[in-house]
Amino acid sequence: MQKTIQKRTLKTRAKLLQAAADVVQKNGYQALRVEEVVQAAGVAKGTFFAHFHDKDALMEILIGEKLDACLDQAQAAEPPKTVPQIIEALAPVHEFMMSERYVFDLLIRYSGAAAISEIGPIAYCFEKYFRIAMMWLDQAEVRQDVSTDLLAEGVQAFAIQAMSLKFCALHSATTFTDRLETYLRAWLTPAG
Amino acid sequence: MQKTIQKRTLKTRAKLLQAAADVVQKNGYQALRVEEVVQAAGVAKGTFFAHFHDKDALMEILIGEKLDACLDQAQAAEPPKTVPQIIEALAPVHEFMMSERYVFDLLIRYSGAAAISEIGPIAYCFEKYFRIAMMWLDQAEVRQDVSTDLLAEGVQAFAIQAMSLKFCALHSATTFTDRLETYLRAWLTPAG
DNA sequence: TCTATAAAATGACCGTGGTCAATTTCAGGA
DNA sequence: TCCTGAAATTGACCACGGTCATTTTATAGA
Repeated sequence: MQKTIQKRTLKTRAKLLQAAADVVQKNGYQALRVEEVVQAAGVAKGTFFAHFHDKDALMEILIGEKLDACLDQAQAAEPPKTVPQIIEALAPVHEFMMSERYVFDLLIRYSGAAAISEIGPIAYCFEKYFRIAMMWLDQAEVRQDVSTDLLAEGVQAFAIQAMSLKFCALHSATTFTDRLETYLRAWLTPAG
Repeated sequence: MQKTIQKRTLKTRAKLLQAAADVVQKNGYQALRVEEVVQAAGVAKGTFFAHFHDKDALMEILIGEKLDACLDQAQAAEPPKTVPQIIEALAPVHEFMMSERYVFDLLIRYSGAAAISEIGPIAYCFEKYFRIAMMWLDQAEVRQDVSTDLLAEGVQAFAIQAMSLKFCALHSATTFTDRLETYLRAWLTPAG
């Protein structure tokens, strides 16, 4: 029972990822076709599925990478203390999450790990989002009657709700930022 | 410019819907194949797409119908006053929404109307959920510092968050009901 | 009743994601 | 350097959702 991984494996994988990134760059995530990726990478279709379980798995990697970078960017800034500051700090993250309907749907679909042993890149990012929010809330001017964990989960829930409504024609009168601010004020600083 | 609708149109549509319901009854929503539905209905595949824009449109109708019935059931009961009562009253609704991963994903995807002119059955149900929650909260023992609208939106957001986490192996330690209760207590009755 | 025309139904066909038996390539030992 | 078994790659093939030119059927008017 050997399981040597040959060098060309990594090379092929890198070629596929690069080709996929190029394709996305051109037409966005929604329009990506596996056929286009393998042609750009110069490999057969079967090779693609030897490297990624399915198209979604590739998307998870591509989107997860970008989202992770956005989270790093948010984390690098000065920890926000107030609701508007929190929203501003998370702006790049939310912006990317809402950049395409397809991206948002995929993020939601993979936000939870189906099995403990296989936390995908997106589930990892949601954990990271949660941890960052918790860290901030620990030091922010917010209610103290419930745990920071709970507050952070709520921030995530309201952010998703606000993003959902952004894609909805019925509720497009209010902007995403305004809506999220209303939510978070009521959630983080009640009776104020 | 006539647009007479022939009787057989309604008949064919009814046959398709009945066949689809039967197929779902047997294997659930996820496993439904258009081919299977048209065979059961005794029509050609093209006919299916003359009646429904795509497979999702049929699913919207089937799932929307069931969800609407659940909402009616919830509405028929005595208006709940407290958090546990609210959760109990909504139990059949949430149960159906979580009955299949596929159902939950589709509900989320169609929860918002893409265009004002075309509110689908599922977007309609989400509106209905919101209205019912608002009606209850108007008379319930909850915080009064923010509008009932906002409270109802929050209930929806937290319910979705709790349902999401139910499908996630990382957070399966806590049950859906317990988690939602924690959320709603903190949201509806802060500092209590 | 017959005819014209719009509505409805048909099924061969296509695009795209995904599979798998067959083939090629790699790495290590004789 | 050659041989051998495992790893990697290939591309013909399949499944399934969705399209559309063609055919069939219903209905209104002569």
